[in-house]
Amino acid sequence: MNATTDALKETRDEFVAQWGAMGSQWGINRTMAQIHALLMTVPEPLDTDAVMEELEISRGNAHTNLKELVAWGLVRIVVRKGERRDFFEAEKDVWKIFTTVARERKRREIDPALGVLRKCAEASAGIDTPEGRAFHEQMKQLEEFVAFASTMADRVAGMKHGFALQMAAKVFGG
Amino acid sequence: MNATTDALKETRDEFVAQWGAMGSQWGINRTMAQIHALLMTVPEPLDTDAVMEELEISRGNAHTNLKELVAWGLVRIVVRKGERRDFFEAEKDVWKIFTTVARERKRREIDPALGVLRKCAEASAGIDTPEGRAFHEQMKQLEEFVAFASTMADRVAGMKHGFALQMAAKVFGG
DNA sequence: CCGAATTTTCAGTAATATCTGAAAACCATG
DNA sequence: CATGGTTTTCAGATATTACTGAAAATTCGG
Repeated sequence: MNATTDALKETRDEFVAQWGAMGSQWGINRTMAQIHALLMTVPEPLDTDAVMEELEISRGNAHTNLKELVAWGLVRIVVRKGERRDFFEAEKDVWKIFTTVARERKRREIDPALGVLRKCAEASAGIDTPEGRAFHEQMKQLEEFVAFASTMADRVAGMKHGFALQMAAKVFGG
Repeated sequence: MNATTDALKETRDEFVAQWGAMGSQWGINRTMAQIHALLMTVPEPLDTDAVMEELEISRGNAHTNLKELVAWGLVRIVVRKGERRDFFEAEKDVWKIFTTVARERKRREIDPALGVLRKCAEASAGIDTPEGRAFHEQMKQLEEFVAFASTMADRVAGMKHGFALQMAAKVFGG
């Protein structure tokens, strides 16, 4: 354990901690974000015990959050011949991470919102009072916009990284 | 209080409740999202007591979250001549809501993340081991991507709605 | 400057989300 | 089919976040 290794450890800890804090400011739980940060910055897959040790968390916690990361598609289980336990490896390509998160958040957040808006727009269609008309109008506006956002999310998530950059340059002149 | 008015009340309550649930799945607190939903779907500005009554929450809670919404730029205080107390009115234009939220989230989430990544990339620049190189490389990749996202967010948030639609149509053929 | 209306703050409480640790289930191997 | 390694589950403990209610501060008309 020399000075160079210590410096790396320290910087990684900093990154893991900050990434965890960011995550929890989002709807993502701290530990999940921390595990993701850790796995992203490590050259080899880790097993559950390594994650537990590095982050000083319990087995149950490590297990739950690793499973959740796998469910999100951000982490893969890798099996090593001769080894009985699972190892975990994070997707490291930033564009893939982005599209995965975009797809997942769309599914979990945008699509349900759209459902609510459609239902409320429909339920308020016939209410012929100033309040009713205002409400219905607002629901329609929101529904239209969220549907648009949904489509955009799909399209962007389906792009290849190079294409996205090209498009951005073309549209924005950057 | 006739049947039509009841139906509206019920549908609005549904919307408020669901929007609150969505918000809390994000990093936004339930009450703040509910107040926003309420104010968006009401034709006239409301005072604090009206919000308290409608959502059955305490004065302190109403106050805190109204202030927070004002800080986000999603709600305005309106003063009525002859009235001493404040009334609150939500921005109703969906595109303006979107750009406001985009700007605010960029400021609160993307920009700090960029700071962390820059710091970690720099701190790891000279660590010449396989682990160190992998870490540094990942930090650089993330930094580059987040910087790109930051620029995109600014550009999109600066667009007019019509222009955004036009652009989307052009790029995606929708 | 007084008093009423209103806003703001915040200590204490309540609600929610997360984590632990240990037991149970699982599973490959001899 | 018994054993030991490993994963999975989950009830209870802990930590975090949000809310209440009441007191304090502010504002304004007179």
